[in-house]
Amino acid sequence: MGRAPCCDKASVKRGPWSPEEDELLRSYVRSHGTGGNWIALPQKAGAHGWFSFRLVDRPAGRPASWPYCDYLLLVAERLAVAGAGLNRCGKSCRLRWLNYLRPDIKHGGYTEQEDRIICSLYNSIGSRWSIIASKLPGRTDNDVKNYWNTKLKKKAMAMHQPPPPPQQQQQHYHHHRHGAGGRVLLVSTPPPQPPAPQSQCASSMQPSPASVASSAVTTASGDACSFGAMYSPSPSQPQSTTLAGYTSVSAAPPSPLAELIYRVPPPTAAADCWTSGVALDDVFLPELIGSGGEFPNGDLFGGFGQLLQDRSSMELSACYLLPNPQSEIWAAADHVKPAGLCHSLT
DNA sequence: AACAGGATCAACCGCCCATAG
DNA sequence: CCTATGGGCGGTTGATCCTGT
Repeated sequence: MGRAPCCDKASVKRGPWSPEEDELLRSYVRSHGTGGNWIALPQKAGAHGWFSFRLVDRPAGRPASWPYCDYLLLVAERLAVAGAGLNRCGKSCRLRWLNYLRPDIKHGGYTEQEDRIICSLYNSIGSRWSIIASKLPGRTDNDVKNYWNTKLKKKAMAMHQPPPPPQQQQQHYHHHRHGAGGRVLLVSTPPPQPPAPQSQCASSMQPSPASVASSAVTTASGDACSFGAMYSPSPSQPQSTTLAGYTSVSAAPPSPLAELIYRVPPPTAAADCWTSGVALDDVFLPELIGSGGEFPNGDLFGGFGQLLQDRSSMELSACYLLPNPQSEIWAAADHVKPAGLCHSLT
């Protein structure tokens, strides 16, 4: 008698993953890690709801070197209903993450050197794809396997050097896995560890985690990219910014839940304190920062949260981390939130 | 343009192994 | 030691895309 299946295959979704499912999984893994339990992950992912943001536009004529965006039009779209989770088998989630969603993955474009490594290892250890893939940074076992079966095998045979039958492994291999990629984030409270990869920027930031999320951003020019997230409430903020205005806010599904235009004015001397009990799932826009990005000197992210337990009270926020001195400019908006919640940190 | 066959690759299946209780 | 459980892995499938006729 075989072992029981890991999930009820009749009730979970199968087949190709939708962008929304990808986003849910990516967000959850980046913020919480896998928790060492893929089977339970689908129920956890999306349990608090996740949202995507699209940076729709920025002011025309604004130079790319401008330290922060004057206006942000953020469109918040609901990716999952709170508590619904991911209706996927845990193994399917693991496979999807490891083979497709991991940020350090390379697809296609195999080099001659990689071809040689694959052929050499196949000749020596056979179809132990996980071991072979571990020698090729950014490659997955599934990808290497497919590449061998569809291309490289023929290539090798065409060279009249058919690989000998695979032989069993004669030695021990140490399979090193890289943690989920991403970035180093800043949080005010230590979270249960997620993978803390190298940051692309802001080297002084602390590893984060707890409320790290990720999403996808599409600029007006059509560029699409992914971004991680952070939650960085801090009790000390000597400066303050305010939201200048917004348009068409709706707290009820269906998406878009809200479309906000932020105007982020220069910091003022007014101080403000973050109100306790605010739950935020903030999102970074890493592709827009660092050298080559529109915001070369820091981090920019937006967030969409809920106040306390009142699910009807929604909030949007955006933040840009200034380069020198290390500081943050925050802008937040909530059609029910008391004025003054917006702030900046230094 | 329509079709057939091949190529590609994401996803699934099922087994094995490690580990906790 | 035994059993249950979950992670890892290699083999396979099938939907989609590509290319040639």
